[in-house]
Amino acid sequence: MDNSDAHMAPQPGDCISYRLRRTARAAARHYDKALKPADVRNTQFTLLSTLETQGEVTIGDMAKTLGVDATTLTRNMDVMVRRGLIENVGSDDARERRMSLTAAGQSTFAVALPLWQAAQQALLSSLPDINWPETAQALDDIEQICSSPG
Amino acid sequence: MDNSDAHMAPQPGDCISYRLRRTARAAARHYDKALKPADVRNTQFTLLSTLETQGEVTIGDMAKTLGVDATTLTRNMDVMVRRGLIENVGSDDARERRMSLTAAGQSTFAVALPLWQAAQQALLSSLPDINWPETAQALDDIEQICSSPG
DNA sequence: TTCCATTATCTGTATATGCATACTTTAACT
DNA sequence: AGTTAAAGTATGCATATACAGATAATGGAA
Repeated sequence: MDNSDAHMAPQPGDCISYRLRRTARAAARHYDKALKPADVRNTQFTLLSTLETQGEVTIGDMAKTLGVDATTLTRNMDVMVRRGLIENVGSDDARERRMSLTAAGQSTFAVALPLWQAAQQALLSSLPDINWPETAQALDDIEQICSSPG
Repeated sequence: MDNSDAHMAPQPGDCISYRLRRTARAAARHYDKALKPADVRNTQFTLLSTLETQGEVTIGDMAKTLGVDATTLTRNMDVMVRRGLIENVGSDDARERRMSLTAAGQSTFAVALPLWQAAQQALLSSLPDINWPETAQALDDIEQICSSPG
């Protein structure tokens, strides 16, 4: 009875959460290193690129878009606001914060983009062509299952 | 020119780091919910199961094993020590901390294990058979590339 | 219009993560 | 033995993450 035996009890070392976190950490370190000259982290780059694409977005909508808890995004945004890269542009509805890139945020994104592209390309070119698209699909599947009400 | 075009410039939304972190977060939430009755998180379960398997291990060795920075593990271990689940059993070499499960840690692991198994199985049974082993391999590949000296 | 449920966000608390740097002990070299 | 280099952890600092519960503003019902 070895690992190929489907009846084998799952071993903690095979924990899907552990494997994902571990790989995510390694990838984060990789991108953080690449993005260092722009003085942004991979998480922050995601925020900049989302706003670059979407324009004005509320915290709540953005949280849904990014699959992150709104309370997390609240504080991640605070960091960006403090750094002058993102600002609250106001709204009719006084409850919500409509966020947008500042001029400095746009500049920073412009500096970061090619750095990100290089990091992404370096990774993709080292992976077999077929590998990543299929993996990305599997990740979506996993997220879907994990996030289902059950 | 659509997404199937290999010459298309990479889009930030396809960032490998982002996709991995996002899925890892969802998985972490899934396992944390399942492990709640044992009052441990997925990250902590990993520590318990590692020590259950390995016996006494130093912080440094364990950090290498788990692919995490040693300074991170130092503090994650502090939490477990404070909670009485893991202890420093001492060593000839006064520099190192040899860590081991306490009796309480073993009990907690025993409670957590079936909870984890259920969460793991729930996920695996919803994924196509072929899907996870291939994905796990791809994750290993990605980590390998990200962690290579270049 | 007043009351209430809903929506959007924030705060308190706790953990996880890593880089730069400091500290302590050991080992190695002279 | 004395000096120094290396190894193993720890600390300071900053960010990321989420749950529980609090707050504020909106919209609808009576």
